[in-house]
Amino acid sequence: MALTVGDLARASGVNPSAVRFYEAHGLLSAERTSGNQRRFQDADVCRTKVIRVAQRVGLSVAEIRQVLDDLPPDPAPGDWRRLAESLVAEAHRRISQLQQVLGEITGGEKLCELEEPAGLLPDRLRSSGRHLA
Amino acid sequence: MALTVGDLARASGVNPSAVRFYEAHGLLSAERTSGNQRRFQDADVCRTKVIRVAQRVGLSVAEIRQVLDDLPPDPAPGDWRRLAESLVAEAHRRISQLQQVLGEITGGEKLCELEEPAGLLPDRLRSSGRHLA
DNA sequence: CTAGGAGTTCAACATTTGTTGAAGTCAACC
DNA sequence: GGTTGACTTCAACAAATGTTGAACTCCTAG
Repeated sequence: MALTVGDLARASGVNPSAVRFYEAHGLLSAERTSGNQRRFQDADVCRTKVIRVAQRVGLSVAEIRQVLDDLPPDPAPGDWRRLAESLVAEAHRRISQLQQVLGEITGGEKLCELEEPAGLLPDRLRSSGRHLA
Repeated sequence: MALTVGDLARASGVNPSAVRFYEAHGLLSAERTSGNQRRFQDADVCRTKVIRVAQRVGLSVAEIRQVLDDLPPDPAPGDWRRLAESLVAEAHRRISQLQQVLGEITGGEKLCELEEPAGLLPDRLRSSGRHLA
């Protein structure tokens, strides 16, 4: 059963314009009717939901395209599973990065010297003895 | 000791154009010389580093402005500490969100039906019996 | 005092991720 | 076969986050 842009959009919770955008950027692909209208597959509903989840994980459209390019058209359950695992891995990577930032905030280096007596900035980084006039 | 745009940029590891951008958006503020050149304070080096860290946490410039607006000019160590704590809290929030996405990927709902025999899409979501001609 | 590097403003460009509107075409239902 | 809602393309706009360039001015060093 072929889905129109509107069908797919409704079923996956996005705007039709977003569906067209994803197709234009190679995240989705569609057959065309003789009158040039798009017809999607049922599996594209899943594909589209994956796109949205991947975006929430923090992937750009280009990155999502990469991971979806490994997905055969009409994928088997194992294909979806591998895709899910790769998203999980990516999410863990993003969490690690956030935890690293946490470390930088709370950690030893203090992000800044919290005191500011006299020479906060090493003089060699200063272009010269600027004043305010 | 007043810092020029270039001084501040070098000391905090950003581009001078970014410094001007941050000032234009209220994240930084500067005195002006009689010849209209910006002069920043030493504390602005810290401020700018905080901006970059906050961005890595995922805050937008508008959001960073909010948290920086609570910061007095020439802040005391306690002010920096409170700011750091609020960034830490925000980072934890982002981590939680990622973990929630993780739950959605691996969790019960399966994100999609992994089987696709016949009726993946409930018929009432389909606009009608579309074919491909 | 003057030269030259660094500063100024402003507009344009760049990228990402879409949305909106106009003008025109399709296709499902009666 | 008509009507009408949904589709098509294309261009323009939008917001965020800057960068780049032109044209011009400043200020520090010598």
